[in-house]
Amino acid sequence: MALVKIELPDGSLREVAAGSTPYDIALSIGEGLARQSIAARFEDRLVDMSTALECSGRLALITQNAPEALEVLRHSSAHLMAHAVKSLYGDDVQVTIGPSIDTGFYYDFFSEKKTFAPEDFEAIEKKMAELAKQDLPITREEMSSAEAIELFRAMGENYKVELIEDLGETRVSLYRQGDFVDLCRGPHVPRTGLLKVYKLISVAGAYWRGSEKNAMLQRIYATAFSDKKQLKAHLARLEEAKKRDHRKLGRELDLFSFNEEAGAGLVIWHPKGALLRSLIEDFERKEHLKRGYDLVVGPQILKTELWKISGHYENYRENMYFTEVDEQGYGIKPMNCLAHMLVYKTKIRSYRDLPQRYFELGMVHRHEKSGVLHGLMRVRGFTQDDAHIICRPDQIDAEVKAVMQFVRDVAGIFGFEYCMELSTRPEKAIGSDADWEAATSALRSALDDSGQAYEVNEGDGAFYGPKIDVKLKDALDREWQCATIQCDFTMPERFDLTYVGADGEKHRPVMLHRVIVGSIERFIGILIEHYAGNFPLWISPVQAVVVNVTDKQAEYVKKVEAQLREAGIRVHADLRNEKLGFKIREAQMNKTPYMLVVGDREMEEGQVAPRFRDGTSLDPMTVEEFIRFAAEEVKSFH
RNA sequence: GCUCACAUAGCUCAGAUGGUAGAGCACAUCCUUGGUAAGGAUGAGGUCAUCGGUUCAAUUCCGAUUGUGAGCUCCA
Repeated sequence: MALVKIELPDGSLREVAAGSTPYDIALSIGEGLARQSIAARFEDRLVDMSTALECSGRLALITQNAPEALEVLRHSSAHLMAHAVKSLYGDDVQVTIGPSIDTGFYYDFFSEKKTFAPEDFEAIEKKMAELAKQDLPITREEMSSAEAIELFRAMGENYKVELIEDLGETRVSLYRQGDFVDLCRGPHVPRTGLLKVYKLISVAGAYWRGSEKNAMLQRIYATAFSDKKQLKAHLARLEEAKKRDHRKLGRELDLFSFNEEAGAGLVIWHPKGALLRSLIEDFERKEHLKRGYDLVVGPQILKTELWKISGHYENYRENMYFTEVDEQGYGIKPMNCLAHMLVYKTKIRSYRDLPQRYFELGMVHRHEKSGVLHGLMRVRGFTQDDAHIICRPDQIDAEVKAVMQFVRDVAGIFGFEYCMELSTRPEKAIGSDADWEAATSALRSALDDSGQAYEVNEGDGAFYGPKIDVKLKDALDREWQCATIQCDFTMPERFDLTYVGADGEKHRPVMLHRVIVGSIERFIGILIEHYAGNFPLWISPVQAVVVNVTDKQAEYVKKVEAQLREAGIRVHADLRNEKLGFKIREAQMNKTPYMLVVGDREMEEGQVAPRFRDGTSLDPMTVEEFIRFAAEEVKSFH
């Protein structure tokens, strides 16, 4: 019998008969290990415990607690769920696919008769537990695609048939547990008994193969872990995320609202929210001026003809709002670039004048599909911190790097981690190869120099140029695009932007579209969740509330309020006829950074007694001392 | 836009097999002047999202619309 050499992670070598399985090897090490291992890694491939090893190689057993175990566990849990659904609803339901995802797994089902609802979860979970308890062996088998197609067709599993047909493989693998069989690459845990900790989360629609042209399937989201504690922690995280939800906090902190009669996706900013945004806008203007940008302002509507020249009418029409007055059509701007180019075109520009950096906090309107609207994160009217840098091709590199540094600075001030993506030339693209090459390498080198990891999305760029996207995460770990840098060769062409070069000839500049926080609305949504509503002092709409202990201090409190306001502190006095504890509680629930308590003692000494929103407090200090103290804190942020 | 679900007081939520509705918080008035997360009493508040249909009768059943949620697709 042929022998193969298996190298284990500790470097030891074992000679075993060819065709031995990871299970055999685990068993030879110890029964406990064999029982606890759910899969194995052979060379760089994940394999089943029952996979026959026919050649020499490195083998690592994956026990329940190994990092890779979770993916296998969840994938197997998806099968278990599909198994349960099939045995409960049988022929009414067809299975499709069910992968593991970051937070658990899902399985997509097709059914014309059965509509899944959360009320079904208990029954499905119960069935899953039953099937797990039977400890069914999960076995892999291979067969020719033709045989597999026949098998699934006989079962009425048309989606599986389609999958196999499209795979185009000669042989496919199937996994079987009891009377359930699924097309699958694997690997899987060896027995259903290993699947113990799972929970169904939600049900939602999803298109077959992700295309809106295809049938709508029913997706059941669920999660699975190797132990109950982790599941509990995961559910607790979801709870915490709910508490941080910017839609909930936005209402509780009285920042903004939406109104059914005003229209979906249109933000109504309340006094505190409007103050918060203007603080961020002030910050933005200051930071842009610091970095050599010029402030410009364009009109809210521009003639339809201009949108035809820009190509928006052709490519972006469905997302735009149009209006007509005096038989003249106008389009409400969905982007700010047009006016910026018109600023550029008012003069003849020399190569010495470049780059021109035009910055605008521009309010744009886009008719987003109704189903995508989501609090402040996805709205129909929003304000971009938008700039267009019109520069010579040889300046792209430096400009892109400066923008990246800008993004880094701002992310640092707010304490964000972020991830970046580079999107390259799509199939349908305009512009010369040399232009694309120059622009893409400029973006790439800026990314490389940033020292931060980034993903490359080949072919995902805009038709007019490549782009860098920066994504921030919300409380539920959903990623939202904020900053983006896009290279554009088209607009300068379409609008015939030129500059006079050193040679006296006209040349075509390049335009960089870029935003730093993206949309002020979205950014505030993310900020609310990031800080859980506890805004740092410098952007807190209300920085301090002065509370009196009894009516006796009312006059003094008003004086203190005036004094603080004079010093630029955003303050209000709470003189209501309520007990101190009541007012403290309310200020704390409003997440006010400082509560300044004033009783007879403070009044006599010309002091206030500061208390933080975390419940700790400082010794009483004079009003002047507090003003200095608060100013120091504000200054420390940026 | 698509699938499913939901819409009751400012907010969070009860409620009936079809006979026009409640709680807590918030709000108002009064009492209370109380030192760091809720003092007490009384009161006001709803065409049960909108429009249509079925019915003797609809907030409840059906349909459409609007809005919201989870997700898909798309995007800042």
